[in-house]
Amino acid sequence: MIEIPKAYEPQSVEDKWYDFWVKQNCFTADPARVSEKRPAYSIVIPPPNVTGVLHMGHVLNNTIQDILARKARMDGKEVLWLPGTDHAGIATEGMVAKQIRKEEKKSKQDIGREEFLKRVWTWKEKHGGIIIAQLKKLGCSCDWTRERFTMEPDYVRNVQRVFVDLYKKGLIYRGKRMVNWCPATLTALSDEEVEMKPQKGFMYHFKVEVAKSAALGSATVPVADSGISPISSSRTAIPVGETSTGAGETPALPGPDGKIWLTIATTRPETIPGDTAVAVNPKDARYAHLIGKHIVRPLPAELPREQKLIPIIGDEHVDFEFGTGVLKVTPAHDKADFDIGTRHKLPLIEVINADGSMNDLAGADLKGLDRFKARKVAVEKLTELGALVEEKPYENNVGFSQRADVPIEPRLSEQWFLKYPAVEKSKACVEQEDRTGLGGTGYQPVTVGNLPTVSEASGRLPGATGQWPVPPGQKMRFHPQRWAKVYDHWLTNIQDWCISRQLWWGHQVPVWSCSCNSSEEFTKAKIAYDYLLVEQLERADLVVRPKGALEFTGESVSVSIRKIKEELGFSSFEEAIKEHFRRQTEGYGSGSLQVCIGPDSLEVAEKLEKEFGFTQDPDVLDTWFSSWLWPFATMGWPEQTETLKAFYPTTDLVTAPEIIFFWVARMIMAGYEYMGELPFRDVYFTGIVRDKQGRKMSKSLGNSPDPLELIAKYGADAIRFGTMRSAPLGQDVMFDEKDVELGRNFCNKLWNACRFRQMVGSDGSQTEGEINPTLLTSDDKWILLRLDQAIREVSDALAGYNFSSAVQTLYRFFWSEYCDWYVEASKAAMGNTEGGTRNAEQEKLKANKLAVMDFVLGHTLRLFHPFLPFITEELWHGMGFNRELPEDRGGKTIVFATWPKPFSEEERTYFGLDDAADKIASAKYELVSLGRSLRRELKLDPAKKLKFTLKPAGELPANEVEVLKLLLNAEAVEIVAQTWTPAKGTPSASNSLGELFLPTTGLIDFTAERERRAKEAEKIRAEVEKVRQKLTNPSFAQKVPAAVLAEHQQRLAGWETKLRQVELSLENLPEA
RNA sequence: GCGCGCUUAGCUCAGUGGUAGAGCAUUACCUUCACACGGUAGGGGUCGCAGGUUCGAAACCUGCAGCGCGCACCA
Repeated sequence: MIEIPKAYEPQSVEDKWYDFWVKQNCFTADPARVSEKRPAYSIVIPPPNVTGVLHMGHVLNNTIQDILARKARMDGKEVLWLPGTDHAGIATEGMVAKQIRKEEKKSKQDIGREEFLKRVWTWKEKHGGIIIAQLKKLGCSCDWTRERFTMEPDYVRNVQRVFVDLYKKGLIYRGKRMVNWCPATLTALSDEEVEMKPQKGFMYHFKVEVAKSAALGSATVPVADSGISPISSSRTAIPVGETSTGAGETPALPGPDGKIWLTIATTRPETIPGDTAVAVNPKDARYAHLIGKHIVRPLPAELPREQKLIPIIGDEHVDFEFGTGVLKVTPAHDKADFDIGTRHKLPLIEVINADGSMNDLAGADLKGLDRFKARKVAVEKLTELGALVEEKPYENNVGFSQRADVPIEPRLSEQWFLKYPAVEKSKACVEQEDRTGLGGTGYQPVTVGNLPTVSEASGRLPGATGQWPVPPGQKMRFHPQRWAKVYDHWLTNIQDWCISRQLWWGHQVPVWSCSCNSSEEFTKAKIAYDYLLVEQLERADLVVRPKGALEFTGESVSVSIRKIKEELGFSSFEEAIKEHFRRQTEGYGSGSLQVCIGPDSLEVAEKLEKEFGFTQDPDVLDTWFSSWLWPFATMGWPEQTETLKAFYPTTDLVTAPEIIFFWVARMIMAGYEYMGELPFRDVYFTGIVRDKQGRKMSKSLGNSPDPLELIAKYGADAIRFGTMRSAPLGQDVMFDEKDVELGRNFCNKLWNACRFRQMVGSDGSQTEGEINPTLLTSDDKWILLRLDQAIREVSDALAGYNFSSAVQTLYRFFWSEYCDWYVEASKAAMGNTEGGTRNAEQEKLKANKLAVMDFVLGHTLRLFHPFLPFITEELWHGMGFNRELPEDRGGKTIVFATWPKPFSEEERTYFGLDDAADKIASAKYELVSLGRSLRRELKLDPAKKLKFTLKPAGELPANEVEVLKLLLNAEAVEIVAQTWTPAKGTPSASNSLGELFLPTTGLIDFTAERERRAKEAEKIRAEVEKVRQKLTNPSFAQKVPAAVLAEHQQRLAGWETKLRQVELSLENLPEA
């Protein structure tokens, strides 16, 4: 550190040290080094989108992980922070498709699957490194030698392996279901990817005519008699007025025209052509008698009346208080309606295409229109027909595609579903809040208070990596714990996971099948089946599943017949036998072979494609279907690698609560299913980063600052510090650029404090000299005690994942305690003495003080390192604190310097860190503040150096007086004897150290002084009154603990003394 | 509708039974040889509201209100 710039310049420092760390393999984890003495600590990064860019959420999240990882290194652990990226199916595919559309005016279909995927890989090569480079800028200490990607070959094989396994276990199945369809990206989505948003729209009421029974043609759909349970049927017989609900006073009866009209409420009139029934609640007295009759569906208008007769059915699902109590049922376009349709075996009429446009069945008026345009037209049409009764503004919740931000279209389609594995275990393993405090399991939740103290923490935490398997009853903990409840709730109501996506970029479903549309194909399939049955004997990752007609070719005739009978509900075997033979001979068309093939049997797939005309399922898997394997799939699984053995299960997971279902819960299930163990022990959920108005940061709002710009402007340490400081435990983060500015200022303060140390000790010989306890002043002891306190607080805060609290302690300690008081006070021993030369004793005191400074700064840099990695490394070397340390303990880099420990009892005794010294220094600083206030309030010329007089309460060494003089910016502090009395009206202030006078003959504004003291007296009187009132309360003295009573009495005495002094000085004040 | 969280100084937040705090912002002053990305001093709060428990409540209990977030098939 030769030329020390006046201000810290992060730009010149950060890249230099990052390169150094990487070149020196500081972040590379070595499983061979893990031992009893050097436990493993691991985190897997929540993989960011490979083509994404860093945003404030990443900054928050990764700074926390880096703090944990760096702290663990300093604790002497072998640390693996495993980085990587996620292929992000929909997002990446969307970006590439958009680019192609823009640049070549082509769709992805135009260029074809193979070519498209090539383009995605090119895109990935180009943009994939961006976010990784950005994480490096932030200072993240990831093990880059282990960087992983969810689409790399090994990972792909793992995804396939898991798919085959779950398929084999019967947990993965293909089914025709109502799914959340995104008309923009043309794919199905899982329930988790749908976001409910309140939407302003209209509720339309339209009337339909109930057809007379005679009008019923044979073409109409019969009402399934299973639709109404006997109970509800009997309920319909209850006379009006006796229904317990009291709803529906009057049954709907024919009007003057002899017709019965029903009014139906809907928000989606465009789906009317898809209605196949209207439903009423069988308990609803208004309508129950109409069940079994039909209504005339108004749309499509051009259809003849008899083709638009749909039944009125009774279904408990209908809420008769909502709308009109009559529900139109569109089984093909609504989840609830689909269920009703299933219950009543209603036909399905699809009227909307995959892209959200209306098809031919929607009728001539709507055909080809977009669904929203169609809504308007449908309303116009209803109006024209005289069917529209009412149209009123209405707000309801509409599901939106999280990615494309367009309303979801519930749509019937064939998809792959997963029944989640290990649900019960996953549910049980997370510690739930114990409100009773009884702890039924016998397990004591480990809170911050129960964690080992700092000195113990250099060893292993209970249950940390290296102590697996976890003893029974020990659980995973969420921080803040309330998320455990959210997690539990989701698992309790868990639905099968729709894992297929109609995309190209991703893990293609490893299932092959053949078509059987002709007898030749059918025969071929039968041959293929025989071949596969043989292959299956030898291969663990090959599963053949015959469907339809082929299902029975491999079974005995009797099994087949029994199955058919069951499936089709035949009452006798006779019909089943007929069906069996029909299928055997002409069953093709309904048959197929589903073959699920793992990574080790791909040659079978090849053969199937070539020789039997099989094709692979075109769908890809949900991105989360690869992410949920992340903790172990990144460590070499399924091999029992050294990495996996040493670092799995991981120690901490840091992630956003938004992906608790998407990712965390699923990783836990996968962990149990494939590793037989939890994937991590503690999960820390960050807050959501919001702008200062409390709005979520988003691209569309443009309220998200670019972290890279902030880093360029303020430095990486600054953004880390600022973010951590404003991120309270478990709350959202209100981000303000001011926070980063504050971080920069802090770094600058740290820089300059070190610079000061360099300047006062420029002879360079005293670096980390031994501290001589006999030469320690009260200031020295005071700062050592404050440091000790800071170490405890920061260590505890980190153990409890309370990052903002840790940072606040550091801020207070360094800025207020070290810089404002200790450094200022130390100047008394540093500066040029007015007499010119310094004697030998002064030199000794100064040298000792420099040793104390080095001790404190050395500890401070280490305390700060996890938060401010760059500046601490720069100063660590610049100050030479690394010089005498072993290579692997801070000699080479602060990364491996040991985490500071609080003083032991022996050290306290050795340095003489007792209460007395602490109290003297504290009182001294307090008196300084009082003295400064005095001169300020007396409105004295600030430029003028003043003489103070001090009447000490006890013995006061000369060096303490020197400090007082300096801090008071006084010309002199004269010490006077107890017998000394000030001139009448001398302004004064006092505390336990003594009485401080400001003899200011002729200078003083007595009116101001009188005012000041009167005000002070009033304040004190109020305090006295407050305490006195408490003490005079008879029950107070009786019931309060002795210590509290004594404390109050002492307090009262203190205030009373103070009051007397002030009153006296007020009396002494001469008239103005 | 159910669940969760929040409400303390202008702002962001600490504070889980015993004297209401921090940082920022603000006001005044200071360019004193580490730092103006700085220093010194000051002003500023019926702790959302109403009850209750207690000698004592910002904190514990009950209710209410406002804000935010999840979950839920209400057309």
